[in-house]
This record gives sequence, C-alpha cells and structure tokens, in this order.
Amino acid sequence: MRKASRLGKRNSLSRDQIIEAAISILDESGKGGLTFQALATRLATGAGAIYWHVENKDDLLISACDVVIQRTLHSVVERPTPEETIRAVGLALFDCIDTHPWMGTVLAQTPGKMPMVRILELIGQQVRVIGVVEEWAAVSALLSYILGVAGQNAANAQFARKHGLDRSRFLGEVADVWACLDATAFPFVSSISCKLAEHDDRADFLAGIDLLIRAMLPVKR
Amino acid sequence: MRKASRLGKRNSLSRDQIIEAAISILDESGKGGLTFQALATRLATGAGAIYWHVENKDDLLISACDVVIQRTLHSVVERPTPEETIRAVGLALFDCIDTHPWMGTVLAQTPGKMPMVRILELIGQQVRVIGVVEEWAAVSALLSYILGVAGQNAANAQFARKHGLDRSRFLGEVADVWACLDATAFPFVSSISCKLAEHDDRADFLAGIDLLIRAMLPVKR
DNA sequence: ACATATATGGAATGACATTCCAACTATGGA
DNA sequence: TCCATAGTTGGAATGTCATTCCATATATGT
Repeated sequence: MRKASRLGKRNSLSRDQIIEAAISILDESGKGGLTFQALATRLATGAGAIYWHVENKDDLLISACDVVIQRTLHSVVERPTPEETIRAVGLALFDCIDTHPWMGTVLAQTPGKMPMVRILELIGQQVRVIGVVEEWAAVSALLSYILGVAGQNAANAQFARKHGLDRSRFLGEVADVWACLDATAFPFVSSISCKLAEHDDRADFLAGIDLLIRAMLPVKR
Repeated sequence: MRKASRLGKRNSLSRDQIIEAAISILDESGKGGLTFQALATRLATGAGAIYWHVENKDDLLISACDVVIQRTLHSVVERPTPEETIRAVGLALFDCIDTHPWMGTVLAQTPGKMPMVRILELIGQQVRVIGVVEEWAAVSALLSYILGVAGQNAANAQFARKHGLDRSRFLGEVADVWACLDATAFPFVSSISCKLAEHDDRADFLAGIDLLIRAMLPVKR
C-alpha cells in the first residue's frame, strides 16, 4: 500500500471495492474464509494488486469492521432518554455481530482502533447526558461488557461453523458436557446445564446492559 | 494424540511437561511465540512427538490456560461476604491475565471450555449465595464483563508487544490518535484522550465489578 | 512521444500447523 | 530368553497462508 489513487481507473481496483468484497467473503465464510487468494479470485486480480490498496490483513479486517460498524451505529435513532439510547445502541451492536460474527473477533482484538472508538463515542455521549459521576467507570464498564459479549458470540459462531453445527446444536453439546461434570465440584454449572440450550442470548445481553445502567443511575430506585 | 501413556518413561515426554513448557514459552514470547517448532526445540524433541500427547494447538492452548486458571482460582480464599469473594475472584483473574496476557486471548476464544467453566462456577456459586433473583442474568453479565476486560487487556498487550512498546507508551500513542480526532464528531473520545494515559486499568475493572454487584443486590441502598 | 509515478497480477518466499513414516523401546507372553 | 506388538519418538514431507518481489502495463504532464 502506497498512497492515494491518482490514475484514472477504467477497469481498476479501489480500496472500497476491496473492502466490500472482503465483507462479502467474511459474511459468507467467516474469518477463516478471508484469504488474499480468495479475495484476489473474487476481484479477478492477484494478491499483489490488493496490497497496493491495503496495508495488510489487519488493516483490511479493521476497515471492513469499521464500515459495518458505521452503518450499524448510523442506523440507531436517538431515543427519548439516554438510557434507552444506550439500550438501542447495544441491541444494534448485538444484532450486527450476530449477523456478522467475524466482527466480534475483530472488535475484541483491535483496541483503540476506529470501530471501537465509534462505539465508545456513542456510549460516552449518552452516559455524559445522564450525568453519571463516575463517568469513565460507567463508560468503560459498558464498553467492556459489550465487547465481552461480542467476543463470546463470535467465538461461539466460529466454533460452531468449524464443526459444522448450528447454534442450538452447539449449545446442546456444551450443555451435555456440562451435565457430565461432577456435581460436587461444579454444583452451579451442572445445575444450569439444562437451561443452557433454551436461554436467549439477546435477552441476557440486554439484561446485562440494564444492570449496568441501573447501577450508574442516581441512587433513587 | 492417541491414548494415555503406558510405557515406562526413562527420558520421555509427558503431556504435563509439554504443557508446562508451553506456558513458559507463552509467558516469555506471547501467543505468537508458541510454535510447535519452538516447543519441540525447548523439549529437545520433534514436532511429531508432541502430537502424540496433544491433539492440536487449540488443545494445547486450552490446557495451558486451564492449568493457570486452576492455580489462580485455587489461590483465592473465601471472603466474609459473597460480594467480596466475587471481587477477589475478579481481581485474581485480572492480575493473572495481566501477567499472562495470552490467557485473555485464549479465554475469549474458547466458549464453554474448562477454563471458562471454572470461572463461571466460582462466580455462579457466589451469586447463588447472594440469592439474586435474576441469577443467570447476573452471572452471565459478570462473566461477559470479566471476559471482555480480559480480551481487551490481552489485545493491548499483544499489540504493544508486536510493536515493541510498553503499556504506557502504547496508551500514549492511542491517546495521541484520539486527541487528533475531530472534536465535533468525537466530543467524548477527544475529551478523555488526555486522561487515557494516566488511568488505572485495574481500578476501572474493579469499578465495573462493583457496578454489577451493586445492581444485583436487593433494592435497598 | 518520453520519462515517471501508478497499478497490476502472478510467481517466489518463509512461517506455520499438521500429517507421515521410518525407526526405537517397553512389555508380556511363548 | 527372545519375539511380536503396541506405545513413542524425531524429523522430514505437505499444504495453506500472508507477505514480498518483480516484470509488465498504463496514465500523466511535459
């Protein structure tokens, strides 16, 4: 990757094209499916040409993630209260990562980069509107929680894909393993193993957001 | 990897030896430093021999992580109240991952496996003692939060190592980038960029735990 | 038209994880 | 005691990638 394009581009490659193609491949085949070879094939070019527009694979992944994050966050409309807006942002992100699991992995591994900054900004603004005293503690807790859930979901999806299972079959397998644990050493885990398969990730996620929001609101209720 | 050892082992390899060697390498050189070649060299054997005792690299990473997690959690002594025990578990994990950043990556990528199950169990037990109504919501929020912070710290450390920076220099660089953002589009992030370098990850982590604990306690206070 | 900066595409290169395989070595019967 | 067998080893293939190289194109402005 050198500098910006200058040449007229009859039939040429552009950074945006490359990123869009990368997003398609990632959505279709997961993070493991994105190789420079696959990308070059889809774009009918060679791997070398791609490196003219993109620094390396991390650059590509972060940019792809950023494009989708921008679209996602842009689609969230402001709600009457900052609490509700935070919930809406959280849900939008949850659904986004549910649709594009590779994003969870990328987000969880690229600290301080743009995609995460956008999330931080949006949440930070809302927390600031609420006027929480321990502002940074609240914002960073929300962010870590969201990224944690994102990472978990991404890992689940990646594992499930690798072993050719769908989500519920995957959870079923986990539940089976948990159920076989020694109930003396693992009383809690074995007691919840049966509920694992039927739980609702999305509802759990929202419950966590609500816990955090409740704790950061002024001491009433 | 086939079955358990049976042969007398004068000068032989054992799974435990391999895992300990892997932990050393991971601690010294990070996740990127653990290759079967490096491991074979350190153990004065060949890569093939290692595969007799270990299924694949994931197996090795998970086992290494599990060994350290067991030691860590084992070292946490029960406190007078479940809340304090949860804090102690959290801090022990935080410090553990601070010392062994590779564990953050592994934990964040191996859903439902033993290392995470141990954490889940310990937290679940304490939350159960508290008697929270929305038990699962509370436990899963705590777990996701802890794994989220773990993942962030791991990513920071990994990035810093790759670029040969120490933690504070790394945060400094991030702060510089944030400070250059358009303050109109990113009012929150640019306003906190100056505080980034001097903040205390560990205190922030604990503050998040406290937020979650406070929110799950009965409605008093 | 020429010199130059931009771009391309495909062929190296170098790291790895993983698999293979040709020895080696206990162990438990004959 | 000695062999057949199953457990182990070490190192050499294999195959897949990211990344780099390089020999060609193709605009641009002079």
